Amino acid sequence: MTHANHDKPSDAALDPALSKHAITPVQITLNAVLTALDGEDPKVLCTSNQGEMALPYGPFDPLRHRTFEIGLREWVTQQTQVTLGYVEQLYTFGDRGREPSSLGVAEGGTDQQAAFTQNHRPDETGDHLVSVGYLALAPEPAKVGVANAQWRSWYQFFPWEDWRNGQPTILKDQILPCLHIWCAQAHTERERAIRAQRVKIAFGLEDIGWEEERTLERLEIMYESSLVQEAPGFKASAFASDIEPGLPMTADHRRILATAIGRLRGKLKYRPVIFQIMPREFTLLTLQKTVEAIIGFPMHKQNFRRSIEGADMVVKTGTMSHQSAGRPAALFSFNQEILKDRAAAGLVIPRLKR
Amino acid sequence: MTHANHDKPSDAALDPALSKHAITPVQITLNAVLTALDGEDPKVLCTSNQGEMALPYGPFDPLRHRTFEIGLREWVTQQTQVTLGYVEQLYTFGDRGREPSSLGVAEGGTDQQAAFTQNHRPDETGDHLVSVGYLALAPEPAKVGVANAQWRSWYQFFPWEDWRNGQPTILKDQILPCLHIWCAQAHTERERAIRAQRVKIAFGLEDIGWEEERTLERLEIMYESSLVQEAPGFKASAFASDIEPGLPMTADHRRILATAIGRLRGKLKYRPVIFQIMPREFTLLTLQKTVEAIIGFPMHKQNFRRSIEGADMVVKTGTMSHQSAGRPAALFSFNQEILKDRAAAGLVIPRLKR
DNA sequence: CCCATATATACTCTGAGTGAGCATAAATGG
DNA sequence: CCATTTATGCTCACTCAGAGTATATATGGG
Repeated sequence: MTHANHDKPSDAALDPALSKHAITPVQITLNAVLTALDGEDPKVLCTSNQGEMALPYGPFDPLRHRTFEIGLREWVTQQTQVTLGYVEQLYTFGDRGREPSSLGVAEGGTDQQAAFTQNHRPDETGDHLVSVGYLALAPEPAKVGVANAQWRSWYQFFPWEDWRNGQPTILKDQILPCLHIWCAQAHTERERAIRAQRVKIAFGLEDIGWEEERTLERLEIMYESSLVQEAPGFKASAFASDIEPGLPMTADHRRILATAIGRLRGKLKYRPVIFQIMPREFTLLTLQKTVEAIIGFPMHKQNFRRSIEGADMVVKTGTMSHQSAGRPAALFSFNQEILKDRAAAGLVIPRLKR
Repeated sequence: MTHANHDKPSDAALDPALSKHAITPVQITLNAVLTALDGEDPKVLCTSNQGEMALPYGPFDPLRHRTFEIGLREWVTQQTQVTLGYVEQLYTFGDRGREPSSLGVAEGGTDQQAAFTQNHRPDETGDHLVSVGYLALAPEPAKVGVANAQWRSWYQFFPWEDWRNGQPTILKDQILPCLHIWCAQAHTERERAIRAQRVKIAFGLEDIGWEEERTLERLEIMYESSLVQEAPGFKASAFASDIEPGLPMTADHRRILATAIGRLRGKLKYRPVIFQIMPREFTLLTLQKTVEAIIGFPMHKQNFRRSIEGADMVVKTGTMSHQSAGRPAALFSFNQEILKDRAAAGLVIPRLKR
């Protein structure tokens, strides 16, 4: 009586397996990727359950919360004593780890490529679980009030995504060689070509450049090739002993984190989200370092300034920062006016070049 | 026994309202926005229940389908005898019509603006219903095998979104005047400013230009100002008698359609999705007309060709089309190679100018 | 056959913006 | 005073988008 399902007349609750309109209730979990910048590292709030890293998550109870977002905010606050600011829905995973990725299918394109999405894992559980992933941004890594919650750098989970000091060695020395083997191991010629193609695009090989947004594609390839611990065949794989493919996470949480990173990296280019992560006042160098922390590679300093100032994204506060060794830097704050006068407002982020 | 929930040990099913980990099962509905191009009109597959338009939708049954997408494909095929091609998840609505929009919050930006998202409707039902929206594309409006299913133009639901023949009169003559009144009606000065701001950006007034992707923002404003029939206060509103704000749809289906249109319009710019809607062979003019049908405004012909050919998005088939009155046009097909050699591949779509 | 009309396609010109780098200014710590 | 460090101003070449002009090749009707 608390929850009546009266949307369709009443053809539910017959034989779930046969009835055309069978309704199997499902339990919904909300997952939060809460990100803040700590110095020069982008961090994500994690909880550790029995030594294994996880994103904070909790059930969605429609009786208590009108919307996902309200529910999410409440239990994140409860569990971690952190209050969420900017929040954005990422993706809904219908069955853990098996749904073709939003980026994979969505961006891949053609029907022919749908084959990419058919590499599902074997059954793992019988849970009827749906998880809705959220990205949340905070202006600083607030102290968490709970013992098993902690802030951890993105790049502990994704060491191959950090190109700020050049190509990550783990990528060049470990991952790519393994991926080449994986390509060669395909049984058919066709499959071999497909794998090589995917690797080439996802990792920006040859003439294609590294695209920072393709985080999920890269993780999925590493998953399929058993290069990450979460993969079913990891322990049995030939690579297991040689490789340190970043910290693993519970269930598909690393996948959700990858989705979040990719989404944020992409969003920088067309919305002023970056200022959701910045403190009220900042120097242009700090801003640049923050952007670099997120996209994972360095930018040209003068051009960065030019594009930020030229687009009127910031306003001088009039004060100066004397934090650094050299000449003092002017302090800026976000120009709110831009939201009013201009529709889109993103950063200019060039392609990474080797 | 068919469905056991054994994810968390078992702290569920106590008092749902009090238990910290209460789990209220929820029923999941999948909604499909299936789009195809018919001549020069973008169409969406609709079903009519009791005279009211609806998107095809059905329950997700985790017992029968491993993933949302598989479930979606199955019942769409069943209900309409149409087989889906390209499919992409749009957004998950936690509580019908109340969730702040993906675009609204996500793209709005600052915390201060969070006020925008707090204009929720009053309670309507007690359903515990979660709906996952999907966008699907088909290369042509296949015949549907079911009586109450039919293809309808997007612009029957969104007449103000079609600028192909200049600014829609309904926008200029009816909607905008009503929105100005709505702005003026705000109770506080602050609220008045916020409303005016939102209208200005969403509808591209003054120096801001019309941005075709902001479909959802526009619909939401019209919803809040009771300009669409689905709005709770529509009948009571002063506008009800004067305005024809497009065809209404069941529940929040028009909102899902708006999300789909906005997503597709945006996606054209960075992925070659347009070719999912095109037949195998086409002339450049057909391609252009298709793009224009989707974005809703005309483009410069020569520049369009230049950008398409210059980006190597198409290949000449060698044959010619003699369909038209004038000089025969070369036939082209999508250049699949582009998926392999280039990472991103979108169209150049300029801002609409008055 | 010629012409008006319609569409296709080639090419030009201009200005804005990006990528790269040089040059100079203003701090700090010895 | 000097080496070092960071901030900031400015130039130059190049690409590309936006707008328009010019030409080519069909059709259908006198």
